[in-house]
Amino acid sequence: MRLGKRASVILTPTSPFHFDGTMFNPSYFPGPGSHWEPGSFWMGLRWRGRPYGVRLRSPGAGSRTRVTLTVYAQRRPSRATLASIAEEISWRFDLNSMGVPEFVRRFRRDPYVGPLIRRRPGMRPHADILSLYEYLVITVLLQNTVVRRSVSMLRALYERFGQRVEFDGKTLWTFWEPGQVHEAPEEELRALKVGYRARILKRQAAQFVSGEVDEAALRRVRDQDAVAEALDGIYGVGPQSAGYMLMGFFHFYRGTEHLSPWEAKIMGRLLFGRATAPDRIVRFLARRYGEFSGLAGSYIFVDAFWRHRAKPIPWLAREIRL
DNA sequence: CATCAGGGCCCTG
DNA sequence: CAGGGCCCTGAT
Repeated sequence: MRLGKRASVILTPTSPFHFDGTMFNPSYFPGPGSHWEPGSFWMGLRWRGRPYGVRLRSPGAGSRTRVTLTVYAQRRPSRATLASIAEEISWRFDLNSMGVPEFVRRFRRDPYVGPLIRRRPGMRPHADILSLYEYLVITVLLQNTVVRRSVSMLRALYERFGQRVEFDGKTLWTFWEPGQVHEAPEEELRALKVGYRARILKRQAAQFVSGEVDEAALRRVRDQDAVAEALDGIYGVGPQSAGYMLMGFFHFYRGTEHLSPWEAKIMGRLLFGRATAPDRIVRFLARRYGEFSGLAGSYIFVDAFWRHRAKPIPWLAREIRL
């Protein structure tokens, strides 16, 4: 589908805001849903049942707290549509965050995260600009497999259920609605080589279709424990996936008690120079950063991947299994 | 060729 | 609360 018409609006994130640090997370696997280049970001967006193309741009040095949002569609987006997408993008990228600026102020001189904050002041961790349902699908595809296979499962699902959009010289995919997966027979999902996850995807889709999981309602709950409990009620969601969603989608900065072994290995090495038990790292972060422990962990983790991207870190490369 | 573990979670005992 | 099982893939 070709999306040739467009409309733009300026977004104003809370300051400080780091464009590239927010638009691109080098610790995530690259998907065909979005594309980043320094200063620019493109993504396919399924919004209120329709496919759109979205481009975000940093106006350049000197105006780091402003972002130009351009929405592409088949017909020129109305003012109301543009406004609703602008609001949605602001949520998903956490542009209106008050916590991140406070974290930056409080820990700019911290020996551990201070240098990372100064490298990317105002970076927002987030769920790669997906809706709750979409991010949930990603977490399922991550479970109990290697990255390469997660990527191929996602691609297969896009091609079966998603929508390909062309805009601004890019070709990207948008997700599908939970209803589409809900209606598809499980065998059809299995044919896409998602394995036992077919059952999980089906049951989750049903929970969204029935309204048992209500994204809008959950967003209004600004209590981390309450949201965590609700997420735990989604079939196929355990502490790991819930942790990702609490931080990346709901923007709770406190972090959870759960840290997976592979992440702990990396964090331990970064913090203490050697692999360390998950609970020790969790305690360390909690004591030092309190309500911002999750945010601190995210800065530490992502910064290492940025450095790795610039100049490969051999021990880190070994931990990233493709 | 066979075996195994992988960026979890559910279910059972 | 511990541990087996799960789809499939590529590494050994």
